[in-house]
Amino acid sequence: MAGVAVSTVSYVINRSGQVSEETRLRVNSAINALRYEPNLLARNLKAGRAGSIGLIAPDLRNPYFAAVASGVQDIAQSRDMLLVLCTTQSAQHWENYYSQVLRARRLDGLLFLSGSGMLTPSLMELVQSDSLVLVDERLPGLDVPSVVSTNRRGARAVADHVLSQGHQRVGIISGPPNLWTAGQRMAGYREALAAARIDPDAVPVVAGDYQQESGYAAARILLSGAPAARPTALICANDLMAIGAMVYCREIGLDVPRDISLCGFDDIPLASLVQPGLTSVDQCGETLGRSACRLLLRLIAQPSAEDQDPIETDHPTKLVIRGSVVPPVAA
Amino acid sequence: MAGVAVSTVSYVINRSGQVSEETRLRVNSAINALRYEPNLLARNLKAGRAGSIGLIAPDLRNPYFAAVASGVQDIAQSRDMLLVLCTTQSAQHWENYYSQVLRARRLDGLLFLSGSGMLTPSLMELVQSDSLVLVDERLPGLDVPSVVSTNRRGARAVADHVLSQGHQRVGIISGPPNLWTAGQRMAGYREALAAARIDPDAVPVVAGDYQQESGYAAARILLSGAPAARPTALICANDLMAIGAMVYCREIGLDVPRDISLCGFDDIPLASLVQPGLTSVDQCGETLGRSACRLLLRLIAQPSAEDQDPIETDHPTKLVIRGSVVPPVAA
DNA sequence: CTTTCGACATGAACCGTTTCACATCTTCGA
DNA sequence: TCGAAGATGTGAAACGGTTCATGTCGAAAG
Repeated sequence: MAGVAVSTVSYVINRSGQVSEETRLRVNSAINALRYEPNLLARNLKAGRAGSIGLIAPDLRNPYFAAVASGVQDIAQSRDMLLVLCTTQSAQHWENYYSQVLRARRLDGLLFLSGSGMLTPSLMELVQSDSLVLVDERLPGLDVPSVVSTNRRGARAVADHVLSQGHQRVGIISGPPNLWTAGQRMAGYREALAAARIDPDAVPVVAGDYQQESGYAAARILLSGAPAARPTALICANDLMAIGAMVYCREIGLDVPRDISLCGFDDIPLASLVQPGLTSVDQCGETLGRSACRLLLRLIAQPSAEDQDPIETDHPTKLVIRGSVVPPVAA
Repeated sequence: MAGVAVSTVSYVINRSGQVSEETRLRVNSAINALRYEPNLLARNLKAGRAGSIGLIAPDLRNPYFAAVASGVQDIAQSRDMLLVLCTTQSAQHWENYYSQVLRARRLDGLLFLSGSGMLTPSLMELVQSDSLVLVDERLPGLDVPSVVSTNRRGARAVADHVLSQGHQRVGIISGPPNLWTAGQRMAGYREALAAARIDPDAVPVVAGDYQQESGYAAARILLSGAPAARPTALICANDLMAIGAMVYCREIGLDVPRDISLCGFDDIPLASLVQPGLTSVDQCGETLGRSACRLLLRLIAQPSAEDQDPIETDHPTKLVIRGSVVPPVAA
């Protein structure tokens, strides 16, 4: 050292306490000479906070999740928070693992994008104690802070649009049944069908897992009937599956949109780049991520209870019309 | 507690030391009763390691970076390492900020994907001391561990392919000049041009920034000449820019590939989904990420010096031929 | 009956900070 | 001349673990 107690150094670094100008200078020059850097690990141990938040999400490759993550990181960055990224491949096993690890590491908060739609045991414990925000997921009984987009309304809008073109025979590729978003979107579709005087229960539905391949497979099933009985439009619960379906349609010689209309959900960047552009619902993952991160940081700042800020916020969705939906040819 | 010293508890948890079966049981049941969880912050402070590594990358929205990140996370996950994600928007300011923060936090290692092509001061300090692995970037003088793909060879291959179709007038949309990858790709293009007896210096080149918009803008410049003098093929240094160029070509009424051929680099998922499929070079970001992470963990395990493992590894690239490149119509 | 040894358990030091409470030294007013 | 009040600096106790060096005890060995 340079002739001074460690506590003094601490005061110099933190600009707190009263330190004379002279010693301050002395300490600072010593710091420079020694290329000293405070050990944040120790600082955090003392402070009892980690200075970082965790993001648990199924998979970065999905552009929607990437968008959310990007929004989260934006806010975290501006608040000097580090972002720990955990991917689960939608496996409960990993969801559980990470919620445990992140708790043990005493992260300040957790953002959770569920891939499985279930709360794992470890997550369950987080619900009460720590700061946890669910993104695009809402639990039936529990009162967990969450940020979601208006999935049902968006689904209703896009389905309305498809039906308004005159399609009578439609097929639905839905999401994983136990995911909240999938349920909401399905509800929106059914609303639209009912409004168009089509019996929702008579419409063929195949569930996918939000991945492109499952869209491909689901399309195969939905289009396996006789051409006359085939749907003239496929309503897909997300863009990736819609694109998978599009690939399948092309493979069997169907022209999109002439022979079959297609719509998606999420409005990932890809949606505007495929040919024809995919009609979709924009839920702006980035905004969602930002908003979720802001909520989380607010919860961290004032540990729960008496804040009257809404604990669940809804984000608007927007119908984005492109070329993939047109009136059916045989109309 | 349940009648035993804290050191004993520590031994129980870590299975080290010699603890009788009886006390072990007693301690364990107390642990369960109290829902005790060791504080990893403290553990890490003592151990002097953080149990996490950092990934500094320009932007998650770019599917190539997302792929790399995904590969990194795969390996980290399997090694019980947490991944701290930092995005820089290619700004030196943030690159510098994060390399400093991550050092102060005593992260175990750092993976760096440069967006600016320069080593910032803080990163410079990391070069010597800590464990740092560069991904798809190589510094001229310095001997920094790095994992790269064979950019030059890949570029050569795709350019060879374009030229072999008979294109005489080509234009190049290159990457940011001070990025290593951009330089390598450019070198590959020039090799191919020379081999096809075209003077590389006579070929129009516009530099973009690897983003889609810049591809759009670059295409506008390259295609601004008289139709007869216009390039019949655009060689783009990455897929995003190629797609931007494709959008521009369509806007001015050019048909891809009939009127103009286009090729990219990276082979992001999008490349196979646009219409026509984009001819590209697969460098498998995920594999790269995995490999980089593995190298980093190896460096962390045995702190440098006498390991004869190669410190720079090259990953092969693969030409992926799709429909976007065909012979010029006027050939 | 003493010594030796191994099996268990423990106290205390340490990791690198922050922060409270106190010690020291001026300086100033009464 | 003395005491009080600032102004500065410091020692030590945390934070929550790990781990070394001991200590204690019973049993086997001499």
